[in-house]
Amino acid sequence: MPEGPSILILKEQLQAFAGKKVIRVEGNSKIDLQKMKGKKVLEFKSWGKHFLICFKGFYLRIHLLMFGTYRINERKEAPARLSLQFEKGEINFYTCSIQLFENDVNDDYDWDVDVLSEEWDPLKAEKALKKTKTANVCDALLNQEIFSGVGNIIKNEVLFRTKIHPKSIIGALPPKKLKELIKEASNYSFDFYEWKKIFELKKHWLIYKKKECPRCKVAVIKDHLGKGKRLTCFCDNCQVLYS
DNA sequence: CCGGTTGTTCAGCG
DNA sequence: GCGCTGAACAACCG
Repeated sequence: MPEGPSILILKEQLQAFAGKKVIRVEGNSKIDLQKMKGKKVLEFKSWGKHFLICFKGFYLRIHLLMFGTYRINERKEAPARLSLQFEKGEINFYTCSIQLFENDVNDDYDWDVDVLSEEWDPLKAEKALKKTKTANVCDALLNQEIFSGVGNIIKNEVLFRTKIHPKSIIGALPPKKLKELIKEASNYSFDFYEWKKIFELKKHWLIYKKKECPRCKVAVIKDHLGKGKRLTCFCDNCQVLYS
């Protein structure tokens, strides 16, 4: 379910509960659930794929990983990992990772690394990339410390849009191409976000899980590339290999 | 119905 | 102590 844009949508869907008091907490999470009881949600935040629920003096980090789901004002059959209930409604999270931190959330996060943040800093990404010269572009895009929020779908679409072959080496990209890659990582994430909101995400995929290249009609290559061996779809004809 | 997957962490090894 | 790799986790879709 979750790349960064999906988490931004979740945050928006929960705005009705911002500033509201939690009256009941349930769930099979191992954290101290009753810590939230009677406390007011100060705000919901997101950092890439991290969803953050901020309370006075502590915050929860929820990561949906690959299979996590949530329901707002409804429940699934399966037991919730965390259920926060308010006077008017509830939010339920399933099969996700939940951690509690007693820190100031602003001390823990660099918001300018999040490609969907208003504080997103492309120059910072450029500096970080220059330190990982030998990395494959397909790995670099999934590096959450550089492109927080970018997931596997965004990776594939960004590489196709910028006509960069996934096996390209970061250090071999011409400066202009590197800047383009960085810009598109954020730009496509916002497109993803808009399309996801109107349930048109798949309709706009150009390369991910496609059979042929929309540009040259050659068969799309599918391979499990990079450190995480993640599904990578690309056009060998249109995407240039810089190595 | 089996295989694959919008992700991350951690153990184990060299 | 490091970097790398593969396993583990888990639920839904096609």
